[in-house]
Amino acid sequence: MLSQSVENFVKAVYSLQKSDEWVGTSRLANALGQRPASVTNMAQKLAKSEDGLLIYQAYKGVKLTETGTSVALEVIRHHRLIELYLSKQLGVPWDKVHDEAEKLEHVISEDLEDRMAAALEDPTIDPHGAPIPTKDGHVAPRPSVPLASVEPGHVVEVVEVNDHDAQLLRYLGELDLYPGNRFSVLGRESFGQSISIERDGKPTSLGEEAVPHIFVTVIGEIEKKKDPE
Amino acid sequence: MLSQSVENFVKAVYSLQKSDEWVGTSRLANALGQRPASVTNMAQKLAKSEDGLLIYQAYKGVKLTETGTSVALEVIRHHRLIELYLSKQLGVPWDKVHDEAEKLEHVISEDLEDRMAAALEDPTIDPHGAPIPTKDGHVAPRPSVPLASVEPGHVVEVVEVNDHDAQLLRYLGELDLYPGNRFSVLGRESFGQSISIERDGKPTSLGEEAVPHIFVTVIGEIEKKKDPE
DNA sequence: TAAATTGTTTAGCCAAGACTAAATATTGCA
DNA sequence: TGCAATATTTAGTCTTGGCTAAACAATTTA
Repeated sequence: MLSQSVENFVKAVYSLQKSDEWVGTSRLANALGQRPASVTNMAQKLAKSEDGLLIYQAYKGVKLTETGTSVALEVIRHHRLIELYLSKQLGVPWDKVHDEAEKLEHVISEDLEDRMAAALEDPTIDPHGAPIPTKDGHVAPRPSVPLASVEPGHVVEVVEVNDHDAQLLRYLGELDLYPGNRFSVLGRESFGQSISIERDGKPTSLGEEAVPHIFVTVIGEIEKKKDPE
Repeated sequence: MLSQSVENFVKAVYSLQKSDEWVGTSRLANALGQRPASVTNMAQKLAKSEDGLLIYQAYKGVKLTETGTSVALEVIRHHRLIELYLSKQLGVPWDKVHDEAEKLEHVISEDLEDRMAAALEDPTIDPHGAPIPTKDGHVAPRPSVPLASVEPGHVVEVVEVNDHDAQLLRYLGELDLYPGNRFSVLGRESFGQSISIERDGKPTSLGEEAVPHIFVTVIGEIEKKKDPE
């Protein structure tokens, strides 16, 4: 049985390891809220273990093996299923589900996982728009681009938002910017990353704190319907 | 934040502490699946701590304070709510809910507890017939007697069964001996604690493993309905 | 290309929570 | 009442998983 620390470690490696680069100890330490020395320790321990979850090279960092990857995906599946279950079946607000899932993901049985998935009819995305890995470790890729990269004048649909920051989620919730919803990108503010948008007829300025955590697909150009002056 | 070890410790003390006697380290060790020395350690640590969960006297044992009692009741409320939730909302069989709840009870938030309770419409007993403590720490007493103490010739109703032994629960499930169900006590077997019973017209011998874990109320005398020979 | 900066590892420490073995207290019984 | 049996505590050890401070490697920059 893997400890919660190990599960969290592997999960962190997975989510930092875009492509198949090495993941450095500092980035991991940052993601885990720990000190780099602690990460080095754990990395060395896991690399030496028979579990074969990852490989470690001094001063390079860490890379998941096949085994490690599927462990990570299992934990992430737990996490996202739990988030969705809490949200849909128990009405937990979307800014709270992450923290709750963070604890529950390590203690539910496979059987319980299956039952939750069945109750939700084998869902594929979680409340923040992130894909739920399948039991056999497949992740459906969801095309999206950072909101910051969208040129003004386009209508976009929210694909996914970062689930880590509860305050951000409450803010987005107030603006009704849930995955699946659409809004128009009107323009960039003069300074910083802020963007002015229009959702449901209401124009707003989207704070620069929020922009980097929103991923969208471009639906099309803005159409000027009425007000043809 | 109390650790899981501490929560389990306090819970164990609570459930062994009928009346207000001291609870000895051996009994605790036995209940916790640990060695007596480990229990002494923990008892001394907790007694010295500022949390004030319990008092400890060398060679006597341990006794919960008010605070300790309400912590225990909180954990037990979690446990039993979770058991019932899993059973009713997710169809987890009653011999599995205990182990699952044992892990979940330490990680759910108060908010989640409230939501589960609401979804179940503020239930008062769990799948094994045990009372669910209220949020303010009240336990509705449920009058019952050990099945072993019932004289043959009576109809009884199952009030509560011990939830610790999954095998026992499967056995009782096969016999349909769920809390709320009734059966007749026909007689005692010549040796051991076995009892012959009749449930739903079907006579059975109830193994001596099972008898001490069943608690009932006496409903009345057996009436010979048909077969008046 | 050498020095300064930055990032990583090593070494040693700590707390929690379990264990065993040995010492000590309590209890039960002759 | 005193000794044997039983229960409890003490003392010391181990593992896990974190930390800090100091040493060391790699990278950046003058």
